[in-house]
Amino acid sequence: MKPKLLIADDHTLFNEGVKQLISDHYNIVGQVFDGKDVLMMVMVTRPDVILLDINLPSINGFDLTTELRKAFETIKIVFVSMYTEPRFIEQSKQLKVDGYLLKNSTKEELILGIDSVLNGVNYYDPKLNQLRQNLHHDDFFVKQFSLTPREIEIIRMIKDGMNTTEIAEKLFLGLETVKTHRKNIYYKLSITKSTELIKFALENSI
Amino acid sequence: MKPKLLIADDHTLFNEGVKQLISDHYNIVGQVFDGKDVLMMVMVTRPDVILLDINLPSINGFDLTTELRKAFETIKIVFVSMYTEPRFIEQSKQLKVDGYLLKNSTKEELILGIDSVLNGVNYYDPKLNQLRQNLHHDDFFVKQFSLTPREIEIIRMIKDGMNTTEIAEKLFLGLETVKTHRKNIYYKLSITKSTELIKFALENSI
DNA sequence: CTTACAATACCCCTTTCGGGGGATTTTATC
DNA sequence: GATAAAATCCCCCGAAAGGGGTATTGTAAG
Repeated sequence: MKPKLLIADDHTLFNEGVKQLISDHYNIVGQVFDGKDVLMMVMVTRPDVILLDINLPSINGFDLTTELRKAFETIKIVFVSMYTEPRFIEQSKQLKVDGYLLKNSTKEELILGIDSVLNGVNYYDPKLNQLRQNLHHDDFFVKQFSLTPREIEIIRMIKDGMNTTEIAEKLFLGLETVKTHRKNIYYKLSITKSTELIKFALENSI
Repeated sequence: MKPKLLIADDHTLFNEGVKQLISDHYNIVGQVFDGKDVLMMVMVTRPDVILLDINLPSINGFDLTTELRKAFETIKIVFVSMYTEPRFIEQSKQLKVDGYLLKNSTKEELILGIDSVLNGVNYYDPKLNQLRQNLHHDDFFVKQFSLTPREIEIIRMIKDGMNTTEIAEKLFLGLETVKTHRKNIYYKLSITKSTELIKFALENSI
């Protein structure tokens, strides 16, 4: 009897593609494309394992994990994400996510990871351990906009809701220094206000 | 004779998945996973159309398009991206990219877009033009947070980068009226600043 | 040893936000 | 026609953001 698997990813092409790739190995009991549909579908189909995208509409993978853990204790949760950010990995481990696979994995790695998790062994993609700060995602935007590491750091803090004063305190910097960084960021991104910065940060997963 | 197609995407699972999905319709002459391999592969396989990811390692889709246009005049270029940023769309149009599809498209939309491009008709995903104003979403948020239609309207305008003054002018309202709406919105959403509002709006697709 | 750039810091100034009070008018509904 | 909700408008205030400069370090590359 093949293990029952649910795919949750809003990228329809990816969702469909993965189904095609692994339907020989698993019993694909469902596909969802929106975070808000996940709990319902899990309840109905009772999968053994769920492939969960982190960046889902309505409810993100982290919040979903919390909910799933409450209601379904035995279900295995495997993140399939393009993000390699350390804070994502960290949060996943804290939430006891069973596996973390990357979207640039091969079919074989995908199956290896799922099988491992089904056997009770956590599987975090080996590539996660051997990368430094910047993968090509950051590089891409660094090249496009010439953002320095400090600037990216400050963008993240602004995105997290901190104001200039708080950022200065957290980084042990003068208020004016952070103001200067903000000005430079705005100039480089051709924007004029914080709201536009938030949009930039969220849309580019910075 | 099926059209010859090349897939360039560093997400192996996506790349493979798409191949599986459309190999009935097209002759998949190659798959590449890194920007630096694209030109060589195009030279060797001479595809009619290339599905190109924007965020590729080594060389991004924009730069690759410039190079491809120089060397291969007749090849059709279709971006397949998760990004809906206006500046990406704009840049794509400037580079005369033949098509722009989203990764959350269905198999049918993908094929429709590719066929359209092969027939000489540009195809930019319709979702790109109507990314806003989803009325069904409205109901949900009205219920969850008791936001009024006017408040949702103003949230959208703030998200679009307008400040209080500009919103007042656009809606023919007094400045104080819009300020009051803002205050009420912040109260209802339990937030304190515009950056948090942007996050709320983007994360909830308002 | 220049050159270039990142990171730090300061000044002055205006505009915008955010929070605290109100109030009045329209509109829908019962 | 009373009631409730929504939409409109006003005052005051301090904090924060934004825009224009300039300047000093440190450091990596050439």
